[in-house]
Amino acid sequence: MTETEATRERILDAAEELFYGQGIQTVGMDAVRSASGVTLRRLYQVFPSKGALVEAYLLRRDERWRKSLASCVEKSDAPPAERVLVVFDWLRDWFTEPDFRGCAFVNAFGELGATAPEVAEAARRHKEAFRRYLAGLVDDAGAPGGLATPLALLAEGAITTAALTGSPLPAHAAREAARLLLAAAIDEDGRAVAQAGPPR
Amino acid sequence: MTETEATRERILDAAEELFYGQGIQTVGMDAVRSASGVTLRRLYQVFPSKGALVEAYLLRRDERWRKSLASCVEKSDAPPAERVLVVFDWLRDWFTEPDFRGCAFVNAFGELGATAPEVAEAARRHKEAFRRYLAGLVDDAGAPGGLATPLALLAEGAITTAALTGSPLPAHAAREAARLLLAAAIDEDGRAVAQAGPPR
DNA sequence: ACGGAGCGAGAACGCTCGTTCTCACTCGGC
DNA sequence: GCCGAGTGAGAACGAGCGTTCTCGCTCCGT
Repeated sequence: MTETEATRERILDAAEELFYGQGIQTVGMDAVRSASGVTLRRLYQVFPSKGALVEAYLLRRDERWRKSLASCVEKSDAPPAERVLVVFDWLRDWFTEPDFRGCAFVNAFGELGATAPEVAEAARRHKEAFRRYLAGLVDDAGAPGGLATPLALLAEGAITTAALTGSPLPAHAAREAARLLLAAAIDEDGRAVAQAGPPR
Repeated sequence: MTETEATRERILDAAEELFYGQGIQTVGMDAVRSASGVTLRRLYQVFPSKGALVEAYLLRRDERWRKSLASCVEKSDAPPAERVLVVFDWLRDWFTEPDFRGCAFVNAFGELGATAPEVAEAARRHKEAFRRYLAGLVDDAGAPGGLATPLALLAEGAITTAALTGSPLPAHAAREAARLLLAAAIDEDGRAVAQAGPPR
């Protein structure tokens, strides 16, 4: 049992690096096979089709990504009011990773969202989970819940822009904008912020 | 001369609808051919390769998109201080178009950015042009130039989020956040905003 | 009237992809 | 010791891709 689990991980490791780094359609099953050092038959034994492998790739990446973010925020000793900003610091760190290439889900959606509903659904779920996590932090900070969506938009924009420009600076700009929004919301409390739009 | 120009446009019309709607790799040259009603030989006469067609598609879309935005802002009778916000109204309108599927350049980048440098370059140029346009509006509004980048991030995040969720609401949330940022920047003027990050 | 350049329609080519099959071999239970 | 189930390595298959070629035909200058 742990044997097939190990090969499963090896396959997913290889698939993640290839799919994320080069795009899903660009990478053939044979590339996954040779990168994972597994035989083609075993590959199809564990994942009965490329679609299944793609789904597993996205699922695992979603969990990894969110766990990494959460544990970073948890480890930080920032007061609750500033924990939201730690998210943007974490983004900056992510952006500076050498193989950063934007959001795997946005990329997958652009590539396959129109033809593969499961991919579109996985992307939606990922973004929705992130937004909810952000909403929790906003709530802990005592800020109005309506802030979660604009903060998510800033993060989203930063991810895409960092990918396109190859620079981590968008994380900084997004962080400062987030700080301003939080400050404005807490200062004037419920007033200006009640107009900041419905939860979504 | 105008004859080949007309077929060129017909090809590009078909290519744009297909590439944007389904993704670039998904759409074969044969699909472009039959959608444009042009013979395969003519297609390759006008665009010597699929890569050339993709480049032309992105170039024309960039021009169209920016021209549409600019003419919308120009036509609006909003005072300079609020013209920036018109951008987000225009985004909302775009998001509600029935075949809206996010930013063509972000999608193309996710699909081909890692393997096709021209695509990556086109996406970069498109985003940079948008950011510069926004910077012009920010300047006209008398707001500090450092605002252009966070506003661009909001717009970018709204585009992606609207595509994923299929809802135009992110445009509204981004607009309100932009309004708050502008108000905060103009109120406190150069103070809080000088920290809003370098131009990029 | 005629020769040839250009055209439309689609077959053809070479390649790659996702997936399956072959086949020699290994190895654990009777 | 042996049989059969399962393995590894890779060939094979059918489909689809981007691109080019073939082949009648048309149409224009002389």
